[in-house]
Amino acid sequence: MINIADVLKAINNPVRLDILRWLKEPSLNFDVKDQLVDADIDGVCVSIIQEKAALSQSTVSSYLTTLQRAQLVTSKRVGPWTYYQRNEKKIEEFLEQLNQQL
Amino acid sequence: MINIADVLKAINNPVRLDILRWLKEPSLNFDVKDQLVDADIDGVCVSIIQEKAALSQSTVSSYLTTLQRAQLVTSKRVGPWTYYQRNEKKIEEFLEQLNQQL
DNA sequence: TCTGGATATTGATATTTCTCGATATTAGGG
DNA sequence: CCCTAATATCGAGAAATATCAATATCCAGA
Repeated sequence: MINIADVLKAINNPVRLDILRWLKEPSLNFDVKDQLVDADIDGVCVSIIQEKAALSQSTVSSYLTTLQRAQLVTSKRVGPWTYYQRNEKKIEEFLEQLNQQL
Repeated sequence: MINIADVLKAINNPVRLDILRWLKEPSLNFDVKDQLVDADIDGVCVSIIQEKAALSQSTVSSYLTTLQRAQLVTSKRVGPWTYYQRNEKKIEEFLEQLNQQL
């Protein structure tokens, strides 16, 4: 179940919205050459997202937590890294709900 | 042209989102029996929306202005009343953009 | 188990949003 | 021209959000 108000709140910030869009094509939008895992399959780690977002580490980390609470992304911890990727199923669900309800 | 960020900001408020949804079926959602014009054709006046929203007159008036700036509603002045109704074309445009871009 | 790198959390301040009451504006009727 | 009703705008305080630096936590390797 997706909560429309929660999602709207999560994407009502230019950087969080950008991150979500960038994650549509990770290897195109991020500088992932130093990342151990395949960004298009496993997601992108926080520090690489931070570099692109050009905000502080703490801000980007908490933005990602916000996106995750809204179920727009999922995270996977591998060693010291946390890889984030889009939750396409939930995003789709949100869009359907919005199309219906708006 | 619709600005996604502007629209997201406008609907990122529970009451403004409600108003927009109520305006999908004005005569069902509002107490329009005392209104001179047909709510389903010409829209709903501020005081009737205010009654339903249960917020102050000034707040509701400015919410409607916000929705109008985001192009989600249009307004029509008839005598002392301002009737607001949904701008279906722009709402549709926004949803299409969001479906594409999100 | 100590260390360093990656991420998360906390605490603080600046900005934005919410919401109100008060006031201004608009329009029609007497 | 006044009066009154409807709406819009203004100014202000409270609440939420944005954003940072500092600190805490987690993890792998020496």
